[in-house]
Amino acid sequence: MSAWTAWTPLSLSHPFTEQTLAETLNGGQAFRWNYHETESCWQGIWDQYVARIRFSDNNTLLASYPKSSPYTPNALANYLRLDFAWTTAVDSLPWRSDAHLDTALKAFPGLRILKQPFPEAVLCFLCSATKQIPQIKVMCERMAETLGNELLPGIHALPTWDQLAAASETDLRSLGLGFRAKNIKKTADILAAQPELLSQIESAPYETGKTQLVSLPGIGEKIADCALLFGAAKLEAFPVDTWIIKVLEKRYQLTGWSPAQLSQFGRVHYGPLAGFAQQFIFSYERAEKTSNS
DNA sequence: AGGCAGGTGGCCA
DNA sequence: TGGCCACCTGCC
Repeated sequence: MSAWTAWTPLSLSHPFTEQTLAETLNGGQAFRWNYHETESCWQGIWDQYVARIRFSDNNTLLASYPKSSPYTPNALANYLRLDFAWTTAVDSLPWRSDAHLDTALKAFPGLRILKQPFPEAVLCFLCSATKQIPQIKVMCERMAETLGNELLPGIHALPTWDQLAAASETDLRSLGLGFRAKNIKKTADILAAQPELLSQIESAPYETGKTQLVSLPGIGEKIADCALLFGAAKLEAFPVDTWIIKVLEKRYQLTGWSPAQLSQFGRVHYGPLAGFAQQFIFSYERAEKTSNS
């Protein structure tokens, strides 16, 4: 008898394509989804949950859950933000006056921003400094295996910040975190001393939360914006990374602009859902590079 | 073999 | 503010 439930349909008012689902789950927002060739599905881990997702033949999205974890369907619906008005959000972006944005929106129909657990988003993006997605995933996987709770045989949650605080910097370095280990350890110690801090930041307005986040060791503007966008549903957060700098130079002729100026441009040009728009142009550029290499 | 990768913080003009 | 550099590690 299988430990997983039967495949059940997810109610999607704003459908994915197969490529967009892959981009959403494994395109640099989240680092804990893997495609299982044998099961032909995506398997992901967040909080204390595990779920599987795949398309059916008639192009509806199906999910399956461990039978031992009855609340997972609700948690997945929240994680994927099934209730959010994504179609309206896309329409509100300035695609009518921005041909490049229009192209990117059409290239990834259904792309959405996940609502990851905020503490996990902070941790994952602390690992992201000068690393590519596959390597960030390896770091997260090693932290989970070594320090996190085992949810199913061989499947581990990311460590909580308390669990991280209990580890030494040397322990963390041994997981291949490199210079990020020091930042993670120092941040873990601060968060252990202020147990309410992350939930306060998550529920604060964007600007307030960002100011508090960048005061933590190893968290600058970019990582703060990623954590707020992908872990706190602050869709106005506009991460300025090396990719976006290149995109804005190449597609908008903003050569020589500083990151602060580009951040300002993003907020003004794309509007209150600037981070949502950012994800489309980021994905578009990444896909183009992948297809060229 | 050496440079670079979804950055940050420190130091100096 | 703006530029430069060290910082771990692994992959091209």
